[in-house]
Amino acid sequence: MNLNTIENKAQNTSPFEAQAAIFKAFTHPVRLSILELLREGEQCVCHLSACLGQRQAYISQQLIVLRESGLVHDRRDGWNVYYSVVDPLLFEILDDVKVLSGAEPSALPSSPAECTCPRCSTKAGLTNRLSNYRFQEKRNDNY
Amino acid sequence: MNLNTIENKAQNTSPFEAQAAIFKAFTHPVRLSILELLREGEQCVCHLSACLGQRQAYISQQLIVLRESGLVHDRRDGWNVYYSVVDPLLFEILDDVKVLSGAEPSALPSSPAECTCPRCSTKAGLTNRLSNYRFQEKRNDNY
DNA sequence: TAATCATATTCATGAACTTGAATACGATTG
DNA sequence: CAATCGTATTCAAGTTCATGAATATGATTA
Repeated sequence: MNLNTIENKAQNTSPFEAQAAIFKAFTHPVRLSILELLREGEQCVCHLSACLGQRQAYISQQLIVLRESGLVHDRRDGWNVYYSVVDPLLFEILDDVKVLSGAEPSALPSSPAECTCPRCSTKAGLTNRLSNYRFQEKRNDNY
Repeated sequence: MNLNTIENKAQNTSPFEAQAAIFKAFTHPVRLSILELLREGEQCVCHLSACLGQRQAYISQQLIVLRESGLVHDRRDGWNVYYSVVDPLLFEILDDVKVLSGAEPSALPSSPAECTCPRCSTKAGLTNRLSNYRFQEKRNDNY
């Protein structure tokens, strides 16, 4: 069985190609951190953006990669779009790779203590919303 | 917790970076097919080269990626170098991704019916060795 | 319908990966 | 030691990925 015929290369029909495509979606630290946050269930983009300290556009880019790979799907509810994993089997893969990478189980990246997401923090009212966002923008401009 | 500080980017200290590095080793169809062949135990480079119909140098390149990622290790025995997986947990990851990719279980890439590897095929004597190799070289020159 | 909010997309540049070709290396044999 | 065998490495050109900046889209509200 020749797995690298010209036909297979062109049409992407090899099962290994499909599997490699899935693995590619995992090869980015920000995407992995997004998936970790999705362990707790579906999350809106602004929540992910606030928790990870990354611009919304950047998070959206990474979410597009995850969505096009078929690992997550989105659901709109009013203003917000909520993302969640399609198959929880994904988390077993993350767990296994965590073992292979030698990460101690206690180093599991838990969700941040305080989420500045406008919709998720009921305590912080409208007064904090704009200021929080401007702080995010300012910090990320250093990159 | 900012997972993308400049320090972490430079020093590659984020746990997600380490996990992403492991995933990168999986993002190649030829490397995945090599790992499938390693399910049956350690294999020499010439066996992998013959089974996959790829040049030895090319297989070596992919094996280097797998070795540097820590997924496989090599053992020399005379002329041959045998590769095997470090942790069988790797195969569970492959199995899970196979499910996510929608591959039917019967489509498991079994080892080829006939291996033209000089050392593995006891039937084919020295008479077939050179001719087999020249056929390999010729066919791969088309790429 | 205009303004606002959350999210998505496009674009461009630099970095990283791919992969064939050529060649080097190290163990073995005579 | 010289030849041979299996394996590893280097190199270079082409391709893909990463990611910040700017802007577009689509739902909602006034």
